[in-house]
Amino acid sequence: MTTSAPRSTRQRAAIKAALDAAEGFKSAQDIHADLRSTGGSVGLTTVYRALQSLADSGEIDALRKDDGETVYRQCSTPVHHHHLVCRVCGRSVEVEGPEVERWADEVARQHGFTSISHQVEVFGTCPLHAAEQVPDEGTARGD
Amino acid sequence: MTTSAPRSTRQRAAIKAALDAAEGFKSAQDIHADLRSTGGSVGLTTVYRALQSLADSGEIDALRKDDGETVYRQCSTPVHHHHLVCRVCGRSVEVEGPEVERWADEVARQHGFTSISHQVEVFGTCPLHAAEQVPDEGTARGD
DNA sequence: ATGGGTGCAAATAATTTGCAGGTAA
DNA sequence: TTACCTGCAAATTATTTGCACCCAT
Repeated sequence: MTTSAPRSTRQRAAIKAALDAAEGFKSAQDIHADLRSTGGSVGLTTVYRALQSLADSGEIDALRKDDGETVYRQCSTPVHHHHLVCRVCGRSVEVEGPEVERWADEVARQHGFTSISHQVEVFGTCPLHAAEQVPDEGTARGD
Repeated sequence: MTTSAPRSTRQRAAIKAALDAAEGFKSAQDIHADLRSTGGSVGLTTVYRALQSLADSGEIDALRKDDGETVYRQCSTPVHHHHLVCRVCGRSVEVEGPEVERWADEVARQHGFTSISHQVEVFGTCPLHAAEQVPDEGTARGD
């Protein structure tokens, strides 16, 4: 097993391209719909599998939204960072948080925990959508 | 609407009790199974609804695991805090992180985001299970 | 040629919802 | 009594898997 790299196929390329063109985070379902509308047809299953493998190899970043959907994004920085995501448009900003990393490490160590990992996401409404807040559920249906 | 409080029923009490007795986080399914084994029978639907309303009113804390399951826990502190969760036994420790709150607020403000909220969880292996690490998926099946 | 990649359909799984009947207030 | 609560079953939704077929290597 010499770190076998996945075969390069039309689908895989299309998926990476779609993710690349995306402004913010996209779910597998989003990518799939995106691809269909663009003409190229890729199976949902394939999208899930490709996204998964890309996330595994670290090429893209995955995060689970509050509602349970897993979204992916092509990150510009390969270094560890977190995201500031707009609840309305989904657009995201990559942010660093050295103090957060330090804090997580600290509290974990304090309690004797090892193999630490953390999950940090900040959600909010970006300046472009300050007006159309997200009441709760249902109002934000702009497709 | 005078902040109508939910009616106190046998089921609701049982659910709160089960959650209270729990060491770490429990999913709706867990609570349901727990209740069934204890004799008291409560419908799965009811468990979901009760847990949801309890979380809404802030009486319990909810968090979504990496695998997508939502777990709940009776928190000892009503103030905002985060959790340090053991990947092996699920036991959790409540931790505070003023610097994290500050950081989240800061980066959000810097980018003009409003209505900020954040999701911060730290995972690791507690000292009692440092040996039985979680390889990846499947080894931890201690019921 | 061959084995990994693909995709359809069916299988899972967690959670939600419709609706009839029970019960706390 | 009455509105809210309960719970069963069916519906949803996101994601996974079986399996036959196709293509990059």
